Order: sequence, then C-alpha cells, then structure tokens
Amino acid sequence: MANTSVDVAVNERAQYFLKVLIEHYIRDGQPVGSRTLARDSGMNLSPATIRNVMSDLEEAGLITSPHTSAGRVPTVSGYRFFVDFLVSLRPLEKSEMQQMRQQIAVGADGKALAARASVALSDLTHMAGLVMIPRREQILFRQIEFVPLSGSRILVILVTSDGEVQNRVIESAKRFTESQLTQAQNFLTLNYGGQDLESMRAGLLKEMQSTRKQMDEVMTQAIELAGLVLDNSDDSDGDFVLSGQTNLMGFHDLSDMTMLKHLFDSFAEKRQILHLLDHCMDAEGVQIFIGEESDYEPFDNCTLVTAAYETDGNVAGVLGVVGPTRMDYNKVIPIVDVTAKLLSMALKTQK
Amino acid sequence: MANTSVDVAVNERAQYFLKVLIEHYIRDGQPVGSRTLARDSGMNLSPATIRNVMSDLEEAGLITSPHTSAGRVPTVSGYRFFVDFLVSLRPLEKSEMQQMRQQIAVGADGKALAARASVALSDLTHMAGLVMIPRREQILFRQIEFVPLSGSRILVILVTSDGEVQNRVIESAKRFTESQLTQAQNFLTLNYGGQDLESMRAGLLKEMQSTRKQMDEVMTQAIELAGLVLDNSDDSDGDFVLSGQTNLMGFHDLSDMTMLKHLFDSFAEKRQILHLLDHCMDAEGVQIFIGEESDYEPFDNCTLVTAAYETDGNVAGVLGVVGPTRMDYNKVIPIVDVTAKLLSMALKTQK
DNA sequence: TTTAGCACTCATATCTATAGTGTGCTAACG
DNA sequence: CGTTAGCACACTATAGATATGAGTGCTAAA
Repeated sequence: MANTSVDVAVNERAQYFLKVLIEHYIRDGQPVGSRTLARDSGMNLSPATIRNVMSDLEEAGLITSPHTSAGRVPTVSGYRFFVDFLVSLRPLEKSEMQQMRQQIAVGADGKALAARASVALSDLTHMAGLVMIPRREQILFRQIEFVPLSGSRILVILVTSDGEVQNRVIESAKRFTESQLTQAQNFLTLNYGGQDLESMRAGLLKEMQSTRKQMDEVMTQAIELAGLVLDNSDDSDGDFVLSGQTNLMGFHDLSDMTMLKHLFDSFAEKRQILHLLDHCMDAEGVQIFIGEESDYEPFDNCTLVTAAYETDGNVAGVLGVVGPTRMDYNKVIPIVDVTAKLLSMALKTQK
Repeated sequence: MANTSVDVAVNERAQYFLKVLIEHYIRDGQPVGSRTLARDSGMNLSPATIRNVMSDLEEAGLITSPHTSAGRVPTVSGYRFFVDFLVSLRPLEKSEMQQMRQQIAVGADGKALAARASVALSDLTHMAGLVMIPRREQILFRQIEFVPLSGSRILVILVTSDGEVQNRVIESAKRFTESQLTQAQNFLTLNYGGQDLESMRAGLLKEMQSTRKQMDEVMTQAIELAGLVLDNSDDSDGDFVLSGQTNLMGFHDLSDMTMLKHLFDSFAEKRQILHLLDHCMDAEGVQIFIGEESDYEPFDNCTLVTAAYETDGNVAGVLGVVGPTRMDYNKVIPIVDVTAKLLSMALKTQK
C-alpha cells in the first residue's frame, strides 16, 4: 500500500478506525463518537482508547469535531484518504447491472446514448448524472450533403460516425446548380471521409488559405460552407447532459438554498463544468473531486465522481455523478466505472 | 365594472382597501394589519374602521388571517378578484421593451425564438419563463428530401415553414435507387406542400389505408417513411422551453424544499405542464392561474401567467411565467402580454 | 357610520434549568 | 508502553417560564 505524508503518524489500526468511522458517518450523517466507534469497530477496545486514536486522526487532519461534545466527522483529507486507500468497492447488483445494460443499448446516436447514460447514472445513484457529449476530436466525418432549398438557401447535412446527423441552413450569396452542389459534396466526402472533425476543420482551413487560387469557385464555396457547419456544430445543444438534478434537493447536507441555487446555476451555465470535466479526460479510471478539491466554488459541498469513456481506444468524453460529499463511495465508484465501460462499448460497436 | 358573487357584500370602498392591502402584501410579504392599512390607504380613517372593512373582506373570503394577531393576507379568491378587477397594469419601461425586442429578433427558427422568448421572460420577471414550441398544427410542410446513406439507411429531411429542419435516419428493409427516392420526394412535396403537419399526417394515414393497392411500392414506402418522421417529430426535444427555474429558489414563499422539488420535477416531466398549457390555447389575451386554480398540485403555491401567441392569426402556442402566488401582477401581466405579441410578430414575418 | 378603549389571542424572543453526549486529562493497571 | 477507568468540563438540545408586541374583536360612545 502506498505511503502518504499523513500515515506516518497514522498506523494501520488508526486507518481501520478511520474507515469504520467514515462508513458509519456516511450511513448516519451524524458525528461519530468514541463509544459508538468502539462498539462498531468490533475490536474489543474501550472508548477511552478509541479517543486516543481519534485524537491522532484529528491531529493528522483526517477528522474533525463540529464542537466540543459532538463526535467526529471526516475532513476532505479524510475522505481523500478513504477513497484512495480504504474503500471496499461494492460491485453492482445483478438487477442494477441489467438495468444499466438495457438503458445503454446500442442503436442510438452519441447524444442519445449520452442522455441515457446520464439517466442511468442518476437513477442508480439517486444523485445527479452528468455525461459529456462525445467530443468532436473522436467523431469521424462520414458524409456531407448539400440540398438546395427555395431561394438561395442551402441545407447542409453532416453525417458523422457516431450516427448523428447535424444540419444547418445556410444563406449563400451565389446560386448553385444542383450539379455544382453534387460536385462539391463529392469532393468533400472523398477528401475528408473518415477523418475526425477536428482535423477536417484544420484541413479545410489550410486548404482555404493556401490553394484558394487554384480551385474553382464552387470548391471554395463548398469548403467555406463545410467550415461554417463545423464552426456551429459544437453549440448544437450544449456539451453535456444532466439528469436528476432534483435528486440533489433531497439531501439534508445540501439543504442550504443559496448554495443549492449556486450549484443549479452552475449546471445551467455549463462552461465551468465543462472546464472541470476536461481535466478528467486524461486520467485513467475513476477520478474523484471531494469538496473544494474541484476548485470550483459551487461544488464546495459536493463530490464529483468521474470516469472517461472512449471509442476504440481514444478518450471520447467524460461522465460522472455529482452528489453531497457524504455519499456512498463504495457503491458510487463502481457505478460510474461500469457506466463508462458500457458507454464505451455501446459507442464502439456502431463505429 | 362587472359584478361577481362576492362584491354584493363588498362595496367599492372595501374593494379599494383590498387593492391597497394586496399591493402592500405583494411588496412586503408580511401580513398587513389595520394600522398599516389605515396609514397606507391615504384615506383618513382610523384602524378600527379599517378593521370593520377587513372583517367584511374576510367574510367574503378575499383575505384571511394566518393567526389571531397577525395582519391579513390575500386568499386565492382575493388574488383572483384583484387580477380581474383591481390591477393597475404597469407598462414596460423603455429599456425593458428594447431588451425584449432585441432578444426576440426575427431570423431564427421557431425553436430558437421560443428559447429566446423564454430567457427574456425569466430575465424581466426574475421568475421562470416558459414557452411552448410552436405546435405542429400551425407549422406548414414545405419540403421533404430523402438522402441515401451507406447501407440501407436513408436520411429523411423535413423542412417546415418556421424555418426548422428536422431529420431522421431510417433503416429501410428495401433498397431504393436514387431516382426512386427523388420520385418519392417529389410526390410528397407536390401533394402536401403548404399543408400543416397535422393534416399532412392525417392525409398520409388515409392514403395508406385507402389507396394502397393502387400505388406502386415506392410511393407506399415514401408515405410510410414520411409518416415515421412525423410520428417522431414531436418528441424531438420536448415541447416547451424553460428558463430561469433557479430564480424560483430565491423566493421565500417557495422555500419549502419538498414543494420546490415537486415543482422542479414537474418541469422535468413536462407532460402535465403541457396539458396545462394546452388549456390556455383557446383563450384571448393573458390568462392567470392562481395557486390551486391550476388544479395541478405542484403549482399549489405558484401562479402561472400565460398568453397565447400566433402565426398569422392562428394560435401557435402558449408562453408564460411561473412564480410565487405573491408576485407583482401589475408588472408581470404586461410583460407576458408583450412577449406573446412580439413572438407572434417575429413568427409572422418569416412565414 | 366612525371611533376610542379595552380585553384577549397568539407568535416571537429571551432566559433559565436540565439532561445528554462526548471530550480531554490523569492516574492506575497489566 | 499500551490500555483502561474515572472525572471534570464543554457544549448542544430541549423544555418551561416569562415577557413583549402586534393585531384583533367587541362594546359603547360620539
């Protein structure tokens, strides 16, 4: 087991008591006293002894006392130590697993899958589920179509590898014949088919700058049109799906209306949350931000548990749940883990 | 002025006091006592006299007392009488009007306009804004396109009069040639162009039943495909847009977490709310549901102020705001009214 | 019809006493 | 030296007593 700076002063027995204390606190929500802990730990030690241990734990900054004659509650560092070294992950029940599989079935586009995963997360954890829409670096361009509409308007349709169809109506100064449009779409599909949207966008930009002179006007226009669609495609509906936010209103730990309002506002604003989620893209497996660790004020009383999901080995996005710091980590961590894996699978098969 | 059953016992002076009382209560949120009312009313009457009047108003069911030694607060009937006969509508400020016009500008599709109107409503009222997506009975079918994708998948694109483009990828058992698809889309566009979606759907259904035998298979398929798109098009993203729901968390009147959770859940569920909004389609001008009047339990402590908006003389949808029963009706009613009119105008010009 | 006066009700705030919980410290024990 | 029992102390939570203040309803008089 890894050694951290704290466990110099905190021996293995103390760690065990910390584990028992935190699990008890997670269940009851009440500060845990020495008598309770003595009874609960199963070790035949008197409360007085426990008190000495607790004193050590407090000195190490892992637990704290709300006031003189309450028991102890975990600090952020305490939770951190707990999730890093002490959790006993509780695998999902058969029924939960089944529900999950059912909800995240293949056969929907990326956005719909994200939405379902989000609902599944919030249902199973009774907290708020959060799923990033698969990001465009991992979405492959498959096909583009230009459909002439009435007047000088053109409908541009972009089909991507995650099964999603994006479209945009574009006003173009010049009128195109149908064959010109066909020519343009063939050009684009041929040259960029199979590339991811990010590099396609980069390629288009380069093409526009360097070779403008050598291309006929239709091509130039086509490239400009495609670029326009790509530019707009990220704000299509916002970049993550949120489910079950009202679940958070049930927790006594989050009952402060002002705090909760800030939290909800932050969900609506999205930007900061996305920033936070971006941080989790690189890490392997489940990541946890406890309280202020997220460094984002509205989350101060919350914990964010995340995991990245992928399409064919490349990280495509992040999902997770938000809940009170006092959450059942033993259960939540596996749920997030499994959801990410199932979502990865669902995305892979439809390549 | 109209006579209702209550004002038999409530003379004009009493009505004036009711107005003053309610306006005072709306400002302060505190029960209003006889002394305050005597001072506020401007009429030189003693508190004792006011007490007699208040007693009458209470007997008429227009105000009530939370307990013996508090002042009086309006009942639902009191608010009802107030909004029906006593409001002094306060027109929008120039700046507000300008903000409104700016936000609901022409040049976006129906859904985007609805979203903007919703934000405008919540910004101006500091409550929750609610805008139904223009309903399909008022949306005209303009054009349909079938685009063959890889495999046996076909992309169906539906362009409607409100500028929106809906699409759906359809798995078809049979493969079609491009010319077959062109034929099909020409048939549909020719026969149903300019009709509203509802009657188009009905027409398709009828066609499928009666004339199936006489049509070649491609047409039958085309009709089926179109029907499929229409069937799915209503759940495209939900049927109303909600903004500023977190504003509701600021109101002391709605601070009960359980109630508020129910309210928020009801927003997420949508169905019942839509049902409620449907009721307002037929009525002219602004409609108001105070407290239990809405007959929908999560709204018991709320008031819903709605107005229908139209496209070219036909009701296209409903918008409104949700807030605590104790809201500034004088101001909110004109805001809702104006928003509906501006949205109607924005929708008309793009016909 | 209006008003003044008075008794009454009830919510709210303040203080007090008390019980309960849990701690830290010390001294004793094995 | 780790463990334990005992005790004083700190603090919260609760309930009861009490006072305060706002506002009412009623009555009798102007």
